[in-house]
Amino acid sequence: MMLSSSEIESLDDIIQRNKSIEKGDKVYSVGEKFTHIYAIRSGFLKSYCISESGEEQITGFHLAGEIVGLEGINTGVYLGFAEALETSQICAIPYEKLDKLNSSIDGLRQQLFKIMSQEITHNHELMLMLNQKNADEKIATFLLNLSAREALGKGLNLKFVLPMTRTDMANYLGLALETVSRIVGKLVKKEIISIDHKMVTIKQLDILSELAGASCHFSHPGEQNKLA
Amino acid sequence: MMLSSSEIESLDDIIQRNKSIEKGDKVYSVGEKFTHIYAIRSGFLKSYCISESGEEQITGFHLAGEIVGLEGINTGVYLGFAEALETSQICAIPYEKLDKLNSSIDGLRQQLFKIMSQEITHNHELMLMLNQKNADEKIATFLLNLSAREALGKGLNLKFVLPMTRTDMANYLGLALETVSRIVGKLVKKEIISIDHKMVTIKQLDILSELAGASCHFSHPGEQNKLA
DNA sequence: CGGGCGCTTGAACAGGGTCAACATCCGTGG
DNA sequence: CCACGGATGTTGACCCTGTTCAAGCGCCCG
Repeated sequence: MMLSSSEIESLDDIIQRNKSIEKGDKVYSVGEKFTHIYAIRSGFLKSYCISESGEEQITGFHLAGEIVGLEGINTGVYLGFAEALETSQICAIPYEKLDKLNSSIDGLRQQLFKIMSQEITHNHELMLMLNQKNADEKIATFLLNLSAREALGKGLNLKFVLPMTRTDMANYLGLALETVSRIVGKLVKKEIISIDHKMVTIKQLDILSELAGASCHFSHPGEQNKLA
Repeated sequence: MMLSSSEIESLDDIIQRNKSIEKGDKVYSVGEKFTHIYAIRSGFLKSYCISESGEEQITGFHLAGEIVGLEGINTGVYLGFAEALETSQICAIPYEKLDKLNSSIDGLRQQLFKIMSQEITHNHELMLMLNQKNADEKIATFLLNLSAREALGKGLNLKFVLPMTRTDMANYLGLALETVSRIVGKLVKKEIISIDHKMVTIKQLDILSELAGASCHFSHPGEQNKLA
């Protein structure tokens, strides 16, 4: 699923390459006019929204190769925040131009449809996790998922970075932060994983996979949808 | 957000109008080659997937005006099932042709992007609900959401149909079916709603809204995205 | 140095799950 | 027309998982 070189040239004309943002910086905020979608070149972002009662709900963690901002297409307004968890490089892609370009670049449009479809699928897997898994399974699933994504489709990284706080993990997984802390502690104590600062090492993949249990997923690994 | 009449004519050429399906019939099944997306003209569907351990996870309920099957775009294979909860009329739209048509019909393409974006947003709201709401809030939110959707963007229906079983509701909301039954019973006993067979009447909207509590939602009501 | 944030750990509590029994509805066939 | 069986829904009692509350530790950075 590659773009032709002429397609890439057209892309070059419109995207704003490698804008750098620091930890804590926001890519966009809720209520802002929707203008761009953003491809992550390197680093780590979280996206979240704020409920009426002021609580934060993390809707996703995003790393290199992924796209954020798609939820703004519908209303023309960003419906949440995207914020860097560490220094990151992002590409700003003006949706207006992308939309015009779309007609001429079939590959690009198809790619964008695939990315959105992929996000919908991912959300379905998330529902399964939030609804049917207990705390241990959630944590195990989360770690394996992160490991696979940091490996960029090349299987699993047995050693990878956990850039978010326990609070963020808890919020995303629908658990109390104490629960996350306890379970991660338990996994370390059982030597299923080990943690050094933000580095996680999976020491017993089989057991962790066992713990993760059921998943809906049916996606073809290896084939990652990217946009730039 | 209307299509021009020429656009509609082009659509007429490719869609298969008003195919009728009965309760329990499947529109598509997991693993089948992705060929069409489906617009619901009337009736009620549920979509769901099956986890490795064989458990069903309902990923959405869909009624007139909504689209199902989008999650197949990414892999070229349907990743779940869509099944009628009652006799329904659906339009089958061949994605292949729609994709070609896309180039010539800007409005249509934009519409499709909006619909997918809307679905992503909806999933984010769902996460908030599953993660942060307790059982009472989930039920209240679910009822209000259904009421609004059956009213097709014209505010709320105070009287509407609840076509799915308690088991389906429970599965979708991540609760035990006994819990759903208890809470619905409680709402009836407190005369906040009343139920006659499958008909629900909201008798005290203010209290039900209060119960539903926080939501992320930021969507413009009134403006519903449709495709046919 | 000190204060805040992130993280861990313990103890008590409760929301909702599980198990079990029973009621109700409905289609089917005798 | 009624009797049966299966699916659906209700209700009660008990108990477990994960939350809540509370205290304390380590670390970074001003």
